[in-house]
Amino acid sequence: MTITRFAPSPTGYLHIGGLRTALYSYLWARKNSGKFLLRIEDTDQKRNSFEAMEAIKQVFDWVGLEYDGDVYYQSKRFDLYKKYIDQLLNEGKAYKCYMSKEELTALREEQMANKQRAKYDGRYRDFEGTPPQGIEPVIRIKAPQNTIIEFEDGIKGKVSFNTDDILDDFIIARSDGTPTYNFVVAIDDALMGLTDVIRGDDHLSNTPKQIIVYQALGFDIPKFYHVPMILNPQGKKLSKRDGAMDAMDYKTLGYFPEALLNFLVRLGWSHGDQEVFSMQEMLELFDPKDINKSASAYNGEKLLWLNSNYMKTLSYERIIDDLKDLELDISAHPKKELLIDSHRERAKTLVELKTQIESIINKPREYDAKAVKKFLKGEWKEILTKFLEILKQNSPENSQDFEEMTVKFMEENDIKLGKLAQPIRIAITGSSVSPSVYDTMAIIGKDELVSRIENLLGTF
RNA sequence: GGCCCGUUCGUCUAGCGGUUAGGACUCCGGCCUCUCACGCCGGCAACAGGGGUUCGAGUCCCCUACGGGUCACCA
Repeated sequence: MTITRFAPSPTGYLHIGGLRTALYSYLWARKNSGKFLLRIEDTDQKRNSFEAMEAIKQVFDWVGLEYDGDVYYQSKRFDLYKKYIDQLLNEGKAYKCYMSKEELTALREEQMANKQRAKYDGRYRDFEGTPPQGIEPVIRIKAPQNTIIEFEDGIKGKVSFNTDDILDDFIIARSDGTPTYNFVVAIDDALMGLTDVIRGDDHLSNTPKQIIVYQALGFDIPKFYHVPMILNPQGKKLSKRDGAMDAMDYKTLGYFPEALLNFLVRLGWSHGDQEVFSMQEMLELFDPKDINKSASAYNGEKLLWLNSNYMKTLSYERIIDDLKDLELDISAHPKKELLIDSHRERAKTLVELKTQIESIINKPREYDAKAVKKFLKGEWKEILTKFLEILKQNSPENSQDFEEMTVKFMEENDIKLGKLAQPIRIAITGSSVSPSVYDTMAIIGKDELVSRIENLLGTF
């Protein structure tokens, strides 16, 4: 069975890079009817993992990612790690190192000064004598020396390191007894039964360390997939300056979770020429082997385009619900479906949709000066007054009624639509931009239309 | 600096030894049209550079350049 995991360290919010690796892990597990687990890397007690946990849950909930079983907290598993530390100690695969922090720093500085790689010198590796007094030792693992560590990465292909180049007897437990990252990750991944570890490629160089732990403990080594980073539009490292980092911000900005996920899955992964993927299609088609080797730049335009695509196809219920989250409730509006249909092709985000809808359902607070200057000229007043009279004599209900009435009026008076439509549009919205006038007239209804036309006539 | 990874239009990408190097976003034209959009049609635009291997290289190998990651008693 395929078992994957998402293992964030609690930093406060879930950023889009994290969401993407979570998505990849999720898709791969679900596609293979496996399990997708969530583990919180909170061995560093200083951080508040509660808020971070809530943030992650909030995002998962919004986009619809579900993890299996309970959340694993590393902070609750210290006894377990202790057991393995003792085991390695007893087997002679790890040892106590009595070098103080100061000594270690001094050694490192000396090595740096000589332009050498900072590296523990192994002085306690085979220490037999009496340990110095007053020093709480750290535990170091006996790492293999001058050995090639090689593994087949599911994305990068064969990756190999020489142990002498990259590591020393690294610390697996601090002097206060708490275990360190590379040690606990290996243990947890093994104990949780991970078959496929999908993570950011910033972890690529941690992998040999973890492999050493797997080997020392006799665990099976999972398949690794190191996914490249997401860069900002300039091709540099993504930072807060580049806008929305927190996945949850996208909700506030009016994006659909479908669009965000679609955008993220396509960033670094593809399936031929296909651009739009439903969750169902992602589940059918996703395979981590198709993930690109190189980093990809964030492209907000494409996200917008994707979002506008979903805007065109999502159900009324969905859009009405999502608008409620943006504090616009049109669920009781008699023409709510027309309201959505007449705007969905004009709005790229829910925020835009909200603004546009409000510009119809609310009376204009002011009239756009440019529109007034451009369209309220010539005989507009006479035409509009005449139209108002006709309007009062009729009882149009829907767009078609309004259209028929208007067309008839234009024919009888030999007026072109342009002369009439723009003043009406200004009367309704205060601007010269809106959906079809017939739709907007139908949305607000006859009485409101009369009132708005009278307002315009009274203002100029 | 050591080690590791990467490099196809501005961006996301297809390509898996023989292609007029394809698609998408953006941008620019045109059509549609009551405005704005949508839609449709068309256009601009790429194999980092240099050596090999091969009848033939975007595809395989090497070097260079340029990016990125990582080198903690952080994760």
